[in-house]
Amino acid sequence: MSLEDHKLKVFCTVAETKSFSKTSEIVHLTQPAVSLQIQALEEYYETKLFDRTSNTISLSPSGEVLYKYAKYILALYSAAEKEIAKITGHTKGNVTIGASTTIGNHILPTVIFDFKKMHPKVKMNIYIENTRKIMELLNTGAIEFGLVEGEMSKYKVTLEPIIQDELFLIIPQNHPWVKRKVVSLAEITKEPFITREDGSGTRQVTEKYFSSKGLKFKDINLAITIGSTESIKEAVESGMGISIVSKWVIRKEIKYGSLVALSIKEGRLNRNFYLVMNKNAIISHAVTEFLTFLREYPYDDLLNS
Amino acid sequence: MSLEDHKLKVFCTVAETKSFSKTSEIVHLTQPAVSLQIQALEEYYETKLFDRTSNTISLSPSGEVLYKYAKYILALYSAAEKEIAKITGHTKGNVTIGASTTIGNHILPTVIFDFKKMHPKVKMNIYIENTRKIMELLNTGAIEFGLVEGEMSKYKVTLEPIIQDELFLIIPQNHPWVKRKVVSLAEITKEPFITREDGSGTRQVTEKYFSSKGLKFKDINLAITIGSTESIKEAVESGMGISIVSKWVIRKEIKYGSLVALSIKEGRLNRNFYLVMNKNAIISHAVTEFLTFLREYPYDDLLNS
DNA sequence: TAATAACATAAAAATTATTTATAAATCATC
DNA sequence: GATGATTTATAAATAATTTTTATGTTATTA
Repeated sequence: MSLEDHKLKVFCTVAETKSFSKTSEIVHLTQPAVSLQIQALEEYYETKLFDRTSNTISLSPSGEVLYKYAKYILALYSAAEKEIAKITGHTKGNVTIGASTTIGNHILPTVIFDFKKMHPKVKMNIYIENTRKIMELLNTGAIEFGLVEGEMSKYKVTLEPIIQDELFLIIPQNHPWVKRKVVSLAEITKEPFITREDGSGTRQVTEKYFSSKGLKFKDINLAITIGSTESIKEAVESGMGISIVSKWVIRKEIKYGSLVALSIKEGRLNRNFYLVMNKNAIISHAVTEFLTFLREYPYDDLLNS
Repeated sequence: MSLEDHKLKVFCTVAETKSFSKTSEIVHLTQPAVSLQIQALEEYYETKLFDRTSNTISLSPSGEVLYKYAKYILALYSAAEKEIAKITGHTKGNVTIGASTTIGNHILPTVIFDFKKMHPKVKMNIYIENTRKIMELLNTGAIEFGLVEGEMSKYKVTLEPIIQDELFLIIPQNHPWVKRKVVSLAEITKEPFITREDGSGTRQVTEKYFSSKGLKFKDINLAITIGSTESIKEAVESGMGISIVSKWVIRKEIKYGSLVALSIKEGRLNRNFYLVMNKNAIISHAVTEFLTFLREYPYDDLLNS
């Protein structure tokens, strides 16, 4: 049960998604319920708020006016909640996150577990998808913010580096290099190399690194392309080749020794994970608290635990 | 069915009246309903909004915060409605007026009749009370604005002269002065004089006029004091004495000749009727429209009709 | 023209708000 | 301090609203 004006929330979502049915998914109602909410508003103001004549829905002049005020009103509800929560110390509500694979599978579970210890009443919802899908979810309003690998500069969102990452070369425990700490790119090119599919954030950053060192991706001895990092780890473990993956996905394997991580002589392979949000987003108190928690989280401890 | 957030409206009214039961009257709910609304808010924010320990209710710190935002939010609902109504041309809603006797009985009926012709969907509610009672109703929020005779400067309200009034001496149709246009104060003191009770706006302004002309009220030949202007007219008509009343209350009697109105030689007896409103009031579109109508109304036509 | 996708409508079900009736608490007064 | 008056709280019943399920309509696409 939320306090904010439900009708206005539904109205804004329709205005933003330009779709009654998409809205119904986002606000967790059925499509007829959305229709009725909008109809109730239209009846109250005695004016159509949307033009539904053509295929795409658009705001009427009155709708534009209402949208302007509705956003403002909803922002005030949120601000009131935030200010009261600051006084009482109670945090509750929903946090709906979209995270790309690595973050969603390897970082968020522990972070959320720790956050819930502090704020047990906050309900967390996590979508794990690839970066492009996350950006779409953000665009429609299905998630409140995203945690992604790449810098998706083409979307009109705010972008904030939030977690540091480093990629390492991984080899199986019976590989001749296991006693070494560092290998050169020249050596790597001779080994069978396993990589993620084109479009993967990990692959993108790896290619970029190679080319910055004067190496083309086709110079690599490409053994296999696999669509999942988990499978890559298994493939490397079973001796099918070597690969380059995020330090976050191999924590367990390094600990138990089934994989060995090596640095590359030519330099570190760093990248950031990013927090992405819609520029005009209304941020609830629960989300604000979670973002603060995310920004201050001791990721190094998590990595070494 | 209003759109604005009902819970916030109730909450604000409680905050302003400092009473659940008074609020229940103003918002047209029963007292338990008000209790439940406030409880729902308190449950949602997980904090008390009012201290009810002592006899007088007061806002808690969280309550203060919510009140600040609630007023803001309600003002925005109202502004949205106003802006949309400007586009669509539909005016509706409620207008709750408090008017003092003369205005309520002799001016408002026709004005409201004319207003309803333009805006048939607006519901008008009129309380007719003496000026002091009107100010109290305004203070508790029971009415949205008042139309009163006196200048109630001790209340923290906005004051705007809105209708001009003039008081005249009235005599019965068989009185020796019927052919005259003007009589002097000296002559008046010799006739039996009928007056309203102490506290009446008409009596106040008459006393003030007399004393400004160097005449004390006790110099007058006071025949009777009557609590209603209607009764005064009847008393004058039946020859019990003369009186001084507003031009607004004797329109019919002048027209049919049962009373004759004379000027006073020493000078006109003018006064204003005032529009009074709470300084922090949130004004709905319907009220805005009605006030504009009031300000632009051709009162002289009404008077001579 | 049939199939699909999106929104609208109607009746039933679920949820929420409100009232009636009553209890508990707080003051003021004797 | 008891007593009565006033104010707020609670509980069960009722009323009103919201939401869903089921179905219909319309526009678009293949």
